[in-house]
Amino acid sequence: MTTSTELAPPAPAPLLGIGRAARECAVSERALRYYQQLGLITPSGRTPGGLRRYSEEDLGRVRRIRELQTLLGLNLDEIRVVLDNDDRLAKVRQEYRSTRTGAARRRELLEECLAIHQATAATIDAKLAGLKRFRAEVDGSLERVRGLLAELDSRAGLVSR
Amino acid sequence: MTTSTELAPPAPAPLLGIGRAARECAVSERALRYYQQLGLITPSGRTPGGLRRYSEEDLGRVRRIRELQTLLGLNLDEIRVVLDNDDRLAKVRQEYRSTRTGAARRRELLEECLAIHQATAATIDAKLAGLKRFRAEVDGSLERVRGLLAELDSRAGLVSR
DNA sequence: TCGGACTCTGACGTCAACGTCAGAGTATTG
DNA sequence: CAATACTCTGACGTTGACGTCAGAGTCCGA
Repeated sequence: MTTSTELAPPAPAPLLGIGRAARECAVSERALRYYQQLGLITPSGRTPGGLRRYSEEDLGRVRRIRELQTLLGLNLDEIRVVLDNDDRLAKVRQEYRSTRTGAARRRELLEECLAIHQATAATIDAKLAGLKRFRAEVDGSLERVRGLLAELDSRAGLVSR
Repeated sequence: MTTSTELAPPAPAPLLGIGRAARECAVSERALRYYQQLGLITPSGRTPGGLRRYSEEDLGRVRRIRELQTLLGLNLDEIRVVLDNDDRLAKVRQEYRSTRTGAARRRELLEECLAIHQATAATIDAKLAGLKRFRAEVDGSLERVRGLLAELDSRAGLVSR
């Protein structure tokens, strides 16, 4: 007789307890519960006894939250919007893939994706522009200083000759 | 007899009250007092009665604070460090310009500037790298969607023919 | 089946970055 | 020189994003 693992499709998807999950995402257990409280994530399972079990996808979502916090400086309210967009995109993808979705509807769905992604891109570009300006300023200073140093070098060369 | 304004060097530098200053920088009066309390800024003047007077340079400093908050996501403690660097750079520039500063000392000063600017650049580049990665992801999605849309268009063209 | 490790749900605490308000003083304008 | 607008210094309040702790329950390997 074959074992059940031989019959299982690809992998059994090992759900993690909150402790492992937290370490994996470099956040606290409290943070995970807090995010859940705000409706940002929901562990994809619970044990019969009520312990949270996180899937790899859940972890991705958590990592996403942290990125949005640290990179874009969004607060959890704004992040909720982004995650809602993510969910919407997933649903759209699903419907798009369905064989009984006609071309017209598909176009609609694609347009929606386009709009969402463009909005995201705009948000990022705004931050990016500010940062680049910032960086350019520093680079200017850097070049000026380098120029002066080079000048000093050449002058020293002349004098020592 | 000539008026005093005719004798004044270039401009009388119109110091602003805290209300104007706050509006000008798009922050609250409370924030200005708070920043001062933390030692981040000091209004360059006070009226005889004790009212704060802000110079244009002061405003620049405040705007800098806001930029560092919103663009780099620094907290006020970290911002203090940056502002200290700014002050140090100003002092260095001053000494550099002095006629009684020798070439060797000038090189030292320039090296110091270089180090400071490079550190700043590194900080910015870190954030920038993250953001660019982020942006690239979105751009990837965007391209995929555009590709699918184009495909849909061409197919529609064929069918209608 | 039992002991140690892990997790649960409240509930209160904390910290940064201000918001707000009172009561008193200051500047300005007609 | 009075009315009006602004500003001062405390001091307490608020908000977001968790930290921390207690008391109880759950899981798992020996």
